[in-house]
Amino acid sequence: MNLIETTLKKTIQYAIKKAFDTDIELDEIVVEEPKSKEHGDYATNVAMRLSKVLRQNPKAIAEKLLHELESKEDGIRKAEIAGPGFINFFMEAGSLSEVIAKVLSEDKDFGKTVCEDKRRWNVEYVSANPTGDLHPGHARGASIGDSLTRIMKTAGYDVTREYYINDAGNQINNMAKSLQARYLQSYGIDITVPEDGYHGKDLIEIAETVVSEVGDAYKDVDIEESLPFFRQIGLREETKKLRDDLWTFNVEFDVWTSEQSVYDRGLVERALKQLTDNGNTYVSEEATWLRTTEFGDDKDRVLVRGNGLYTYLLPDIAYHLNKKDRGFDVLIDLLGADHHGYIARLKAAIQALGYPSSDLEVDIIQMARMLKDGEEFKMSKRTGKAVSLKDLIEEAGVDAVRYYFVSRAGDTHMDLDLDMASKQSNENPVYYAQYAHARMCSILRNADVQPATSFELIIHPKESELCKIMFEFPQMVKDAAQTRQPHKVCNYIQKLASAFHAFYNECQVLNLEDARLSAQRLGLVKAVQITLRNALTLIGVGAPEKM
RNA sequence: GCGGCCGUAGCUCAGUUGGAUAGAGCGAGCGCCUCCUAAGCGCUAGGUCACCGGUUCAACUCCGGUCGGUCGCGCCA
Repeated sequence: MNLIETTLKKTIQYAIKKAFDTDIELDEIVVEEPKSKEHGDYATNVAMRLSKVLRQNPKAIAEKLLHELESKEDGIRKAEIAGPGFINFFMEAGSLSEVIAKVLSEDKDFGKTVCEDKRRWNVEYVSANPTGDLHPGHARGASIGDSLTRIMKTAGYDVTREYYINDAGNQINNMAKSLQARYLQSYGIDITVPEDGYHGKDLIEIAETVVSEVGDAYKDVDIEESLPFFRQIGLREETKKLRDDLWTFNVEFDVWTSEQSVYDRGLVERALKQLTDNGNTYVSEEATWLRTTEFGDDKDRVLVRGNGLYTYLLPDIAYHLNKKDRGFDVLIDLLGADHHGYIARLKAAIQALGYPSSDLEVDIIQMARMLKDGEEFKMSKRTGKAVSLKDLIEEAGVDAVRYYFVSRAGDTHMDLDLDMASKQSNENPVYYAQYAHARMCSILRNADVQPATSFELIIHPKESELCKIMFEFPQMVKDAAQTRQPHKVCNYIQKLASAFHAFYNECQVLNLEDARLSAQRLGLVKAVQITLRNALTLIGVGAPEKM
């Protein structure tokens, strides 16, 4: 809630008290910005909402409130009743321009708020297996996860960003065998990559790295004997590539946790014991089961197979327990849509461990469907016929790709036309925002005076619009954090950039006859530039000074 | 068959605890640079918000059903 809206709400609350002797919570009063300018700067529907309680018709209620509202000041220039009972407020222009000084003084900190939620949050995202390149689905998860954590931090949350490296399962053995085959192939040995192995070109490149490091040292070694070597070096290289690609994509993590280390530290046994101690496991047909049905899953799940090996689920539970043990109150997992069947058992598991269901929040990131020549382009990491994150970045650039993925809600399906991606340079919305920023910087560069420190001349409609939008920024960030919807930041960016372009077209800033107005507008431009830059930073997109 | 997600303009998508005439970008048409970046601005065209019913003063929004798309439903990971 921004300053102006809060003030308005209090004014309304006071008016209701005075007119009807009725108390109403501040939270119950809705003040919003009408879609149409004719309906004023802000509007409230309290009269309609009170209609039922007070047993009076909305318009009559509004009339009485209006009488009280007009006797107050609080920057309200005019209030009027419209439609079925809305009260519209027209603000004194000067009250809006207050935000400029606030933005200028807070600068990089504008948008930050204090959070009443003091819990420790852990957000896990991407967590792609170290068996090949990141694909567009991972890119979407990375964009959203990284942006979400930036937004949550700005909204005052205590957040740790985490990546879980699945370096212990079957898929790693397959990767090792595939790498081994590529290595041997490079010495002309007739051996094929296993059917269920990984056929991507990344392993051919890693095989070349192996050759350059150890030469033919493993050429004649027994296949079984050399496998651990390829496993180890394959993991090292694949993990390094993941980190590098994510770094290039401007995506960072605070903690990288290895699945192998979960085993090595005995956490799996600890988790199994805790589940059993809580009475939530049983043995049937030689396997150990978790009673997930007790916690809402549709069937119980196997933890330890009949052959004594663990299923994927158990170490994963151990990993989540470990996160709790490390002191995190709430765990957020951003999972790909192909794992949504996994949510129920994970939520069940956290309860079986003895924690409330709300300690784990799983958000699904829907797949991005790739289109090429108007047809779906199926991807598979295993066969190597995949578009990688690196390919995407080369085609469209980091900023465009990130913006594209973050601009859509994570739970909706989306299409990405690969042909469009290459020619997206002029069509992508990210350039619209970046161009606005570059324009502002250009004005600031060309200015030969200092920005003003008071802004009473900022009363033009286009200027007031910019002020209103800036006022919204901190609340918008908070809202995006709470609802875990980074795309709201993109919507905001579009709105701010659009308002600026409109202002730019109508209002000259530099070299005006009225030097005071020029300096005040310069301050406005500086404030908008700060706000836009801060917003772009929230989603990891650059704010160029020139284009 | 069961379950998750989705269905809004030609395309890709927004739509703030249910509110006034449902929006943006791209694409289409028409205008705007003697002036701070025209990667921009203004205007126009384009909609039975998949369909049916219910709740409400008020439904794109909430509930039920139907149709369509998509993903998942292993002692795989």
